[in-house]
Amino acid sequence: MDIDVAAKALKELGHPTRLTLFRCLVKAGHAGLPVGQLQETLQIPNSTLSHHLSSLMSAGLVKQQREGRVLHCIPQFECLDGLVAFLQEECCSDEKC
Amino acid sequence: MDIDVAAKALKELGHPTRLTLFRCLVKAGHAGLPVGQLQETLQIPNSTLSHHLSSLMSAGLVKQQREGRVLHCIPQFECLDGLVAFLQEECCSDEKC
DNA sequence: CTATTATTTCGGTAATGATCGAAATAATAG
DNA sequence: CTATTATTTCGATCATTACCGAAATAATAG
Repeated sequence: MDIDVAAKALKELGHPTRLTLFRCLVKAGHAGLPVGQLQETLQIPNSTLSHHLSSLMSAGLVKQQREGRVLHCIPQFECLDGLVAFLQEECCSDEKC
Repeated sequence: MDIDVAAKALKELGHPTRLTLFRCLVKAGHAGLPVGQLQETLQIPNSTLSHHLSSLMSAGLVKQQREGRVLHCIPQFECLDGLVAFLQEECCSDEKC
């Protein structure tokens, strides 16, 4: 993973609401969650939620898939894995790890 | 690691300059690097560098230790480890991991 | 003490981000 | 088609962050 790509993902995860949001999706598994359900859980205005979702999508951490009237938000595990791998490489260049 | 603490660390790492900076420190190992050497490497004004270092310190990712005229910046591996663990827990709540 | 080196704080501007209500779009049911 | 539900875009405001030159502080050598 490129350092700028990693920085972008870290930045977007680096907001309490978005991190909570992303965690909800990850906990939900590969099916993800509809936007509406996220809104119920997080209790924030839809416009704000939509804004945060866009941020996560711009970093490739989330994708959306429409099924009828419902739009599912799906966490991108490969992206998260890549990020963790990036951070671990940083860490493990040192003798300690 | 608390979600707000994690978000804070992610946020501060989520800037290309700061991520590069932190990576330099991690690669340097437990002794870290003096501010002056970081400045030479990164080629940015000292005031800007100082600003970014403060950010990293505010998240507990870096600490400073003075030795005479030189101030060493030391990466906090425990903090990085905690962050990685946090992200992995998120990931591994799913059957895939 | 003075000079030198190392690093930070100050002060300001420009850019980006967060927030949310209201209006707009998308999809389907009837 | 109209009504309903789901979600996004618009528009505007407020807060935060990024940046950097210049002045200030810290530490030591001579």
